Amino acid sequence: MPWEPSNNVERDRMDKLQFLLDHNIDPYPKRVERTHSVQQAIDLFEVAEADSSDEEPQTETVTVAGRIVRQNLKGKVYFAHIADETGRVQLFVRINSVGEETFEIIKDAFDMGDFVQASGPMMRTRAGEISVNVQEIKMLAKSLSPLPVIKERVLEDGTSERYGEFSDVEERYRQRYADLAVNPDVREVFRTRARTIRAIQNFLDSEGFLEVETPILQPIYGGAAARPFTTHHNQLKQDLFLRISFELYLKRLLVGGFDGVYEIGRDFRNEGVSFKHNPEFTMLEYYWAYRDYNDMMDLTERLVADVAQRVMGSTTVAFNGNVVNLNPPWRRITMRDLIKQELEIDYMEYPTADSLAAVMKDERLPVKPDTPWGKLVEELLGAVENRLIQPTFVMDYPVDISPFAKRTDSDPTHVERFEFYISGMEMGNAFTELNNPLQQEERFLEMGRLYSEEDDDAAPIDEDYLRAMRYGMPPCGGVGIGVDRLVMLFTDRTSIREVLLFPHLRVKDE
RNA sequence: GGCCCUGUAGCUCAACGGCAGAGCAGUUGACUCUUAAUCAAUUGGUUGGGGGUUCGAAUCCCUCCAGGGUCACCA
Repeated sequence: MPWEPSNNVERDRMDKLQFLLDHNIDPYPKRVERTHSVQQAIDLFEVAEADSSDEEPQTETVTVAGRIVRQNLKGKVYFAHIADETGRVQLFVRINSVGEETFEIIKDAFDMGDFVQASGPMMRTRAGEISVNVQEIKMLAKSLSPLPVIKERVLEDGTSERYGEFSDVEERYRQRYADLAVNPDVREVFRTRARTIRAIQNFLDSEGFLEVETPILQPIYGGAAARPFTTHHNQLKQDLFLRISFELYLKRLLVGGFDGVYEIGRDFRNEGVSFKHNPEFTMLEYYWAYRDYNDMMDLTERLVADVAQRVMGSTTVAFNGNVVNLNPPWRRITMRDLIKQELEIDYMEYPTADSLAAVMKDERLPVKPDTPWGKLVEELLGAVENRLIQPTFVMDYPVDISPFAKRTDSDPTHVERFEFYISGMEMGNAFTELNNPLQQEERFLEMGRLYSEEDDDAAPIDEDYLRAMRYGMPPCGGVGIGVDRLVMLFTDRTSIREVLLFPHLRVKDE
């Protein structure tokens, strides 16, 4: 079914489209004659004004292009603001300048949201606003559906007050293009996101890491405890998984002789959706040969502080009402001490799942039946994570939830692993990577014994990864960081959907 | 998945058992330096879908859909 107008405004705009066609005007021409961005045009005038003692400084003719974001027809003068990505500028259109015929077309067929180009010298209106003194104006793209109307008033202190808004969260996400078109602060979030990723790359590049790309479609998934999405290659008649982590591929590259590698890309986890979980999300993982998790803590706190400095111009950020100080060094505390401190439970005193579950029940913590000991400890951490506002490395995890990490010297039930938390959110996870192929195989088998088939922790054994490790993998540390959550922190957004251009939403029947 | 909240004009919202409204946008008219322009007139609705209660439902009940919050799940 071809589209049809569904309301008055759209019907009127279809009439206007026809009006343009009737006057032999292409409402969607191929070529644009733009000579200046909006900002360049304004700069041009300001330079001319500074250089000239004349009250009405002259500039060359400029041609600017953009979307009409305000219009105001006043008899035989038409004012409009057009916006491109560099800013907005006023068009000053007099009937005397463009002729009656063109003026009629403006009056009858130009709307908010249309893209137009306008040519003329720059000028300042009597009210003082820098404007294009329009001699020629042309439709570039007719807008048929109305964008939300947001009016803006510039206050004396230079800030602007906005009237009207497009704030319905669902519609903003479903129609992100409209959200971006009318909400400049949303555009800014995604500029910050882009700068964050670039800053991460710059930092790791300067530390000597190599950026790589590894398969998203994988015959065997692994590297994390999560349910995968499955798909199928028709011609190969092969089931494939969308990756849940990069871990096992990146470590193969250390076997191959790269000493530092990183990847920024998409992970897919077939699990619940929440304010901090999207089915696909952007992960950063980096692996460093000849280093352990202490080195990775040093590197990670430097990375986050450096990226914050480059992106936000500061290493302190305001998030959700708290001021977070990202300056190294960050607090480092073992998981055992943290839980002792916060919950007054020393889980080492309860070395079996049954005894630990019993004491957790006493403390009114939720416990599911038949939960392995390591997962119980993890749930203890979950109960306190929202208290970790300032950056905190939580160190040394139970071995049975950490199949890729080396055991600590002091305690064979624990491994050299850390997660780091900022503003109550887990931001990353890291290990001193296990590089003993025989132990790695044993850990895989152990996980298979501990967890049933349905459990997310029951990952299939990746034989090829074990083969790679048997060739010899250098001692190394590895870190994974949730990039979306980092962007949330930098932009003070409390929902991951605010930092994803097109967050996953259920399909809606129209 | 459980519980709570929300869904009314293009946008933002009101009406909460008794004629479905406002501002902005739109349309018509006036205005050759406006800027949240102003002034006058005016169009626009299956109140998310379906069912029920009632003389009468946007409003109360049931159900479905979508979203948000929270809990559970989730390295």
